[in-house]
Amino acid sequence: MGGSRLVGALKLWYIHHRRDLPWRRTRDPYAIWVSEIMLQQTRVEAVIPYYERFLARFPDVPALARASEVDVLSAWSGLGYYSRARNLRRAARKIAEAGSFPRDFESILALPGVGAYTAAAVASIAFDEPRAAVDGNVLRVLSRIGNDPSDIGSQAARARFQTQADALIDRNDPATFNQAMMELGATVCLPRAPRCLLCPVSAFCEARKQGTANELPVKRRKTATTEVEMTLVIVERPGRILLWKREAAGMMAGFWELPDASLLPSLKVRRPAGVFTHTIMNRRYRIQVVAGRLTKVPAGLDSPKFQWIARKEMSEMPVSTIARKALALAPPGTSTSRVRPGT
DNA sequence: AAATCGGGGAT
DNA sequence: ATCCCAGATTT
Repeated sequence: MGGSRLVGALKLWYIHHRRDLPWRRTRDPYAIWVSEIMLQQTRVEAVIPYYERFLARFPDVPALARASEVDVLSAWSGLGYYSRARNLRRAARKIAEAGSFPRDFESILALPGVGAYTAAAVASIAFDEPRAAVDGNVLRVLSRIGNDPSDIGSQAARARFQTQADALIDRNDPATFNQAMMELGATVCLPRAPRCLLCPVSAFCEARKQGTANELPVKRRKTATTEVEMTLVIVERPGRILLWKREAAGMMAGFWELPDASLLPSLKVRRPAGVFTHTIMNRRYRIQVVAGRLTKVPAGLDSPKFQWIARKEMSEMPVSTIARKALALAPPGTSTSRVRPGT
């Protein structure tokens, strides 16, 4: 099917047009693995600063393996999908115990938080194993090249695309092939307005020929979003703010949050601090922020999940993005509670 | 197969 | 306002 000519054109294009990304300057499997986990459902520009800070703080597997979960989550705070951070640390401990980094697709796949895509990416980029890494970019590129209207969400279609990509892969240089396919999807074969005039493989693209590139890939719609309203309260003692900690299991487990007004019956609102919206998956939060004080200690405030936290400490703690956004609306000293600790 | 898990940038 | 991003895991 002219695969080798397509691959040749793709590779030549990639050599000249690839972005200079931090994880492309190393062949350290650990660093490549960390980058791939961070890049799951996350844009390159968002990952770069996190990647550099994370590698500086946890430079190798042993450093990550001996870190506490709170430290790892703190380094991940704001990046989203926090189970990635927990699994990354768990996997590092497994690797440290095993004594060496796993060197083939199957062993890498066995690590927590690593699926077919990530295992293929690490195995090919770090160890030259010819295994196609099929991500959202590659699904889009392949669906267009073949003018394939399959729903890319379906399992059967995924399997077919994986087979296609494995057949197409350059066995002499799988690392370059995989990254070139993804780079093409990320910078040329774009979701909305593909830049076909700049595409090195447009001559091999059936969708280009049929004029259907804009309609591909086909993807099933997702469910509608629901609205949620909250009023978050900033109660401040000099230099400290009242936060509560999420349960050890469930969404954003162990993260710190601002209290909702419903948690504080004795709240006296001093002044509104602002309003903002935040979307998490299919929920849209409309959040009012108020600064206030407490006239008496509410029941449960002495529970360990409530604590007075200094603003400076928060940079080293897993704090939800909603709480960070809310706090950004209220500069220090906005509100001072008269309740003393332990009373 | 469908739901869930974060957050933000582009359109 | 919607889409979707170098996806994985659970239900």
